[in-house]
Order: sequence, then structure tokens, then C-alpha cells
Amino acid sequence: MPELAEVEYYKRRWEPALGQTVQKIDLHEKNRVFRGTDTEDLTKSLTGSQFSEARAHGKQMLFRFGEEGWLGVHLGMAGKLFCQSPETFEPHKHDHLVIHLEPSVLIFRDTRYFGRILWHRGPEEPDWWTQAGRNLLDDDYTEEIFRESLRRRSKTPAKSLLLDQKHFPGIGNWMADEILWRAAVHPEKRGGQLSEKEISALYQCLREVCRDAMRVIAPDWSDPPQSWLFRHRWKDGGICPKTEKPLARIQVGGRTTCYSPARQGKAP
DNA sequence: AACCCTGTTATCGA
DNA sequence: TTCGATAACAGGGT
Repeated sequence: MPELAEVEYYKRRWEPALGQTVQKIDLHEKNRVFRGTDTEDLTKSLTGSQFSEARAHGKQMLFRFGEEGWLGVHLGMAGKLFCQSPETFEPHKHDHLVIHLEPSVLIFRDTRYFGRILWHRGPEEPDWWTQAGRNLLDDDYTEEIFRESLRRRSKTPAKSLLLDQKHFPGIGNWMADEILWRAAVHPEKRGGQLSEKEISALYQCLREVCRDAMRVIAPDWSDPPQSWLFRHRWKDGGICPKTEKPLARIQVGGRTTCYSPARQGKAP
């Protein structure tokens, strides 16, 4: 489920425990979500440390413990984060990491095991954090930078390019469809086939969808309004809220894609 | 019961 | 090198 704004939402779920001290860790070290992670060092270093910082970038989260502990969380397809009190916490089969602080309990739950926990110890942030792509909501993420991404991958269908986390961190399946629909660009159109007007529209809609998602979803996971494609994309017989014509579903780059033929045209 | 999925990664081949 | 297609991962929802 989690894309840009959902990840921000889940990051905020852990923030109430900032400043608290870790008493105990529960984890299943053989678990897939710990692939490549030194769980022994994670357990040893986290215990007794103070939860000091919470950040999100794209689909990745970074939580700092003490000065030198950096816990990375990726939610995959179905990951969730919770913060509960010890009285209300009930262990769940798919709770892969449970951090008992005083007085809160932080939980990483993932029924599908596509998520991932990373761990790094040292004074500096880990490489997998500093090497992430640009923040699409920053003022310095300009149309020129967006154009450069299109140039670099001019033969890739627009839908597939938008899903590339190196270029567009945080964009996932529903956001990519929403952006293309708002910009009236067919998902299979390639970067090199886009007109100047289409490129500008895509850039504007990319920024707009990121802002709208953060505003509506990040604080309390509100339902987006009916005016978004989001509300219609999975319904059989869904109707485009802009044209009132039927929506269509196709596969692009292996991902199910919903679009409005009346608005976005036929395959190029 | 069969099929689908808001994600990532390895592999193969053009 | 680059990119697309495909499969794999694992469980829950429809």
C-alpha cells in the first residue's frame, strides 16, 4: 500500500515515542525482512538507546537511536507501523520487529514479507539513505531536473519511468496513474515522444499529486475526493470523473495501469 | 477456487 | 550498456 504520503503517515505513527529509551527488542532474525541485516548488532545497539529522530524520504524511512544507530524501514507492499501502550499491545503473527520503549511500544508489521529492515551503526547516515534520489517536493526540484530524467530514459514508457525510485522516489502505482491522468498523457507514451506542453503538464501534475497526497493522506489517511482518479481506478466499470467516459486497464511494464482513453488518447 | 495486488530484485535476452 | 519482460517473493482480499 505505501507510497510517498502513506510512508509519511506511518513515519508519524512512531513519532510519539521520540525521546523515549529502548528497554527491549523482539525480532525474528531468520525472517526475510531482515535479509542482509546484522540483527545481532541491531539488538545489542538498540537496547538502552534513546529514540532521537524520525525521517521519511520517498518510500524509505530512517529512525535514529542515540547518536550512532540508524534503523531503516521499507514497508514493501503491506508493511505498517504502530505505536501502542504496553497495556493495549497484542502481539501479532506478522510483527517482525517490536521495540519496547518506556512507556511506548513500536511495532513493524508486514503480512507479506516484502518490507525490509536495515541497520547501520556509525556517526554518519548510511549510504542507502544519502544516495536516495531527490525530494520531489523540494523547491529546488525544478522542471529542468524533471526533463533530464525524461532525456536519460527517453525510450521508457512514461508509466514505467515514473515508478523508477532513483528518479521519482515515493511514486508508486496509484500516484503514477494519477499523474498521467491529470496531465492527459497516455501511460505507454515514451519520454522522447512527449511534446513540450506534455512535459510541462507532467511536471506540474507530478508536483501537484505529491502535494495533494501529502495534504490529504499523511495527517490522518483521509479518503481522497471523488475528483481524483484514485477513487475510481479499481472499480469494474469505473468512470473517468473528468470526461464521464469509461476507464480502461492495461499492463505497462508489468504493472496494472488504469487510464482514461477519452482523456489520455489511444496507445501511441 | 482462481485470480489479483499502492513493491523490489534477479535473470535473461534483445 | 540499457531496457523490457518475466518470475519470484507471501499472504490476504475478492
